Amino acid sequence: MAGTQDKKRANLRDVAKAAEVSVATVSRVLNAPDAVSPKTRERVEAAIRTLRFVPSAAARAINSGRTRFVGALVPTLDNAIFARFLAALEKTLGAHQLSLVVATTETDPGIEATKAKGLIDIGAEGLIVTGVSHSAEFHALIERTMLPTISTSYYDAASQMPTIGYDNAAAAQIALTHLAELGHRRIAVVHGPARGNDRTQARLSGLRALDLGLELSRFETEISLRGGSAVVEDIFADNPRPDAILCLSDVVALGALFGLQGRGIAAPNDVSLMGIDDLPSSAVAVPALTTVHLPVTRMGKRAAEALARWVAHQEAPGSERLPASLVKRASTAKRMAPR
Amino acid sequence: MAGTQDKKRANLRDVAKAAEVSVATVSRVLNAPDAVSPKTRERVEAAIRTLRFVPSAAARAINSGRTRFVGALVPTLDNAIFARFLAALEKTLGAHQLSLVVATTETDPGIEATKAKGLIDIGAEGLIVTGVSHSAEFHALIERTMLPTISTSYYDAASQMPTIGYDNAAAAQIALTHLAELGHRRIAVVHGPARGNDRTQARLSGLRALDLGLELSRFETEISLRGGSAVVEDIFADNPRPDAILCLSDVVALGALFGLQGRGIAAPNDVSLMGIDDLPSSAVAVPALTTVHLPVTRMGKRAAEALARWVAHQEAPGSERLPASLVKRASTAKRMAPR
DNA sequence: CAGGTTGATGTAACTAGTTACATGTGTCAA
DNA sequence: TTGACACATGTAACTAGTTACATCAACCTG
Repeated sequence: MAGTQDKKRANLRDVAKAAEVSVATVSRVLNAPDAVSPKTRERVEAAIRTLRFVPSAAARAINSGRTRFVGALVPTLDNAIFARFLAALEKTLGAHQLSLVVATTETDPGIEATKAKGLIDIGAEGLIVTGVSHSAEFHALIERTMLPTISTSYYDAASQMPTIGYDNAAAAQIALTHLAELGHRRIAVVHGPARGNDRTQARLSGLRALDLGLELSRFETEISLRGGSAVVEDIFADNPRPDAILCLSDVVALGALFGLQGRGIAAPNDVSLMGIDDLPSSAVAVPALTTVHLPVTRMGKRAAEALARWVAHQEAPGSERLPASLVKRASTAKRMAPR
Repeated sequence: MAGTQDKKRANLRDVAKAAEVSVATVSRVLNAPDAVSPKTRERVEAAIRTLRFVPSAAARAINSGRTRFVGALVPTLDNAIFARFLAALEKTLGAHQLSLVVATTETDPGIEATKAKGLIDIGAEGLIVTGVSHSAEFHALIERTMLPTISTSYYDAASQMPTIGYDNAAAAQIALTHLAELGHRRIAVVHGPARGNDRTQARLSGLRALDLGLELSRFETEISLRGGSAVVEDIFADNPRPDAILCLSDVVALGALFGLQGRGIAAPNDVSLMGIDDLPSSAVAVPALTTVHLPVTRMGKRAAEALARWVAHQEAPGSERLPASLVKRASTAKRMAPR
């Protein structure tokens, strides 16, 4: 009933008409206000306001060839390690005027490929993925579209895609070596599902490759506090009691700590316990958790910088290995009890 | 040196030329393959492959008027409550063919407004924000662009924006009532920075509004495990020892649990401890944490559905209040020690 | 006062798709 | 045999911006 206006979104031409100028002038008011005389500028700005004109991002993107966002594919948001990684990504990308679209894969290569397709369909300028092994469709997709894509959490100089991550095998070895040096011989290794997870696989094969004369037993569980807590029961079921528990991720180690507390088993007096990741919670837990620090925040920063440079200047980055280091805290100690 | 091709990305016209068909036919192969004869279709598909043609998302968006992504503004990714919320959002939006762009605000209204602007600039079809109070610029931006925007984590039927969340005051009252019923009188209330955080403010005023004849003392700390752990020292510094500690978020409560453990104070025997949120970790902790369940996953789902409907069919949703409920676990108990 | 420069603005051709409408061919029934 | 219709395809006009180039007036310099 308002008589005039409404209908739908105003465009540049509508504004130009209302302000009695050309479309070029309106565009200038938006992108180079100094090139327009104050009088005209004001008239155009008034028209913009009254028409509630909002420039179309798509129309801009079509001209610039840039959508100003990239996608990240991570297994889950429920593990703090990925949440922290995304936080770092988002922060650094923001400094390069890039936004971050988040997609979770649930560690399913099929879902990963589907979501990657979706990200490309909406115009992602680049992708950040977790790990180096993916489905054939995924690899074909990246190859076909030549989309800038960086693998993370896994360093592999031989990969076609640039990788920015750590040496997972070495990280696991650091942990195991620490336990061995403390005199532990019988060690329970707790890990998440290895299938489809190259990081876990690399950590496990790192352990296998290290011959320290230890007696390792493996326990697979869900990567969550609950999974870590529940696995304690299995570990202490019938098997000979281990000297130490090595969890291949900190969430699981934290869960295991709770599991031990629930059964009245004390770390490190009864068993040493350690993880890999170094989450903030690990430092706060009681006892504070010995772990291997993986620089996720740094990784997010480096990956974001590399991708930003890649999409802006077509400079494909090289792979980068980030250091993993032992963080000794209170949950591990020298073996005291006699065998 | 390859002689032909290269230079830059192929477009529809290039493909049409190569396949010796019109642009319309190429477009049909992409969007309605059945409308094209198999022979022609194959020819076009071959051209698409050899030219590595990838349709421009921007050009599509300009025609459809849809970019197929929305933005979410959350304070941080470091608190599991928001990570879980985003996970639910992403999942449900995905079912509606919408992607999720994540932006963190660090609880700073200025950053929030800037990032909201950024999301609009790249073409977000809608926004999901945390809380109802925002900067003037933010409100002006939403008003001006008329962008579908939903507030979450805070139910307020009177808000201009639709809100999908819980009654924060009531949630805090549920917690306090529980502690009162257990016979606790002296209660330490631990909360994050209230400034700029309407959820915290609402919870605090909920507590103030409830007159149960209790003796409340307030402690402000950082919303993190570290913050929760550190605040324990303040609580037990000079003040009379409290009967119970009520943390207005579970991360802080978890941190406080560690803080207590570190000082050899047992929950619930020495003090009852409870939180609000109901994170997965709260159920696994030892003792398991009594808390008030806030349905974040449900909230994410409902917000995503409402926004998806809004952007697709211009149906603005109404506000929705989600129930908060007490979850009694092991960290709270009847006051035993005589006063 | 002619000629050059600067500044402000407009025209129209781009960017890369979609799609309404027109056209042409082939099949089938009357 | 011819009209009716389906099917396949093409033409050109859309979508909403940016921008190279042209134009014109005003100002300054020689």
